[in-house]
Amino acid sequence: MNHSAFSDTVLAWYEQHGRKHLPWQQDITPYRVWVSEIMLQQTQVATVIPYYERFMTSFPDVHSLAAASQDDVLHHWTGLGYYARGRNLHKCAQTVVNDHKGEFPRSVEGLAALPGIGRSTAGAIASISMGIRAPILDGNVKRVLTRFYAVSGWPGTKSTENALWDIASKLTPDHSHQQYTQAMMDLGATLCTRSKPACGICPLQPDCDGFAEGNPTQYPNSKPKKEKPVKTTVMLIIEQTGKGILLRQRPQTGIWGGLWSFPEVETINDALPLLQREVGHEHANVEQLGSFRHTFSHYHLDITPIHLTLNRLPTLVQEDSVHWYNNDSKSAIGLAAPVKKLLNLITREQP
DNA sequence: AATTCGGGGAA
DNA sequence: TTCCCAGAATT
Repeated sequence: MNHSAFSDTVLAWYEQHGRKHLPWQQDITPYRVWVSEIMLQQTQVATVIPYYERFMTSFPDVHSLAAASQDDVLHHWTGLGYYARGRNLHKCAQTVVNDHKGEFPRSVEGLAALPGIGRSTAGAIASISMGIRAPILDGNVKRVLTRFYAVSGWPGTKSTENALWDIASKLTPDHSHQQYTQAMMDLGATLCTRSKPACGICPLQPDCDGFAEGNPTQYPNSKPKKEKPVKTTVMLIIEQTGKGILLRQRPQTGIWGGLWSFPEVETINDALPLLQREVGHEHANVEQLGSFRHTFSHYHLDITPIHLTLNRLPTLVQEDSVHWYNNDSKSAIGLAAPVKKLLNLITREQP
């Protein structure tokens, strides 16, 4: 099967069976496609849709996004994960407005120079919203190509990734750029799935090396697995009656960068002196909540929450750079998923 | 080249 | 439980 036969087959399949009604496939503009591609990085379509709708309602164009506060942007990102995407998205919007007159660069190189946009995302934006011939190499394309050509080696390694980029570049047709990019992602997402691929109805099956070998799901070769370390933390949910729950903003770099969270100590023992100092008088209460595990991509975090109810300002924090969270002021700030979960738990149990 | 960034859905 | 998803930035 030569290259044009490959793309013709994929394009014909897409015309008949592809998805064409996703939110970001309507009213296609560089801005709308860009936001969708960033949200869809390492995140499934079904998860993204409600976030995308809310985001586009609040920030309908690059100017409104550039003018927003980082807290407001991260508020819309709360629960979506990989918060550097949200920070870079905001930064990128400001760059486009300030340095590019509000228009996205019309080249893969120009796009990839912007914060948060790499080679694959640049290719997707260029091909889908600008009609430029550009390959992409996302999880879907990696799956389709490694199976079709029986490419061994974990795609996380440089040599395998280079080989896949080479294949993807050669297969990209010199016409129908928008449709081809969407078609490859759709084929990977709906037929050539991670487990139980629908080879029986796949248009590429007659020429697929992975299928011919008899075990297509061995591709792409899986990442060598490594034990995830377990870390622990104690989150102090400090509530002052009538005021709210104390949050502090995390540093811009590292886990949950720029989001608001509880003060933490390493162990219960570390908390004891604090607890005695803060609650060693009347009208105070302390309650240890059940521990639970939150898992990141590279480690487990066992969280032990302690709910402290105080009737005066805690001495451990300076009044500046703290945020008092309460149900009335529906704070428009970014929160990590377990923090949001704990806040909902606490604020709901006392109406 | 390897690590760091989340969270949820699927199996 | 484990795996991994429309990856990019950092080290």
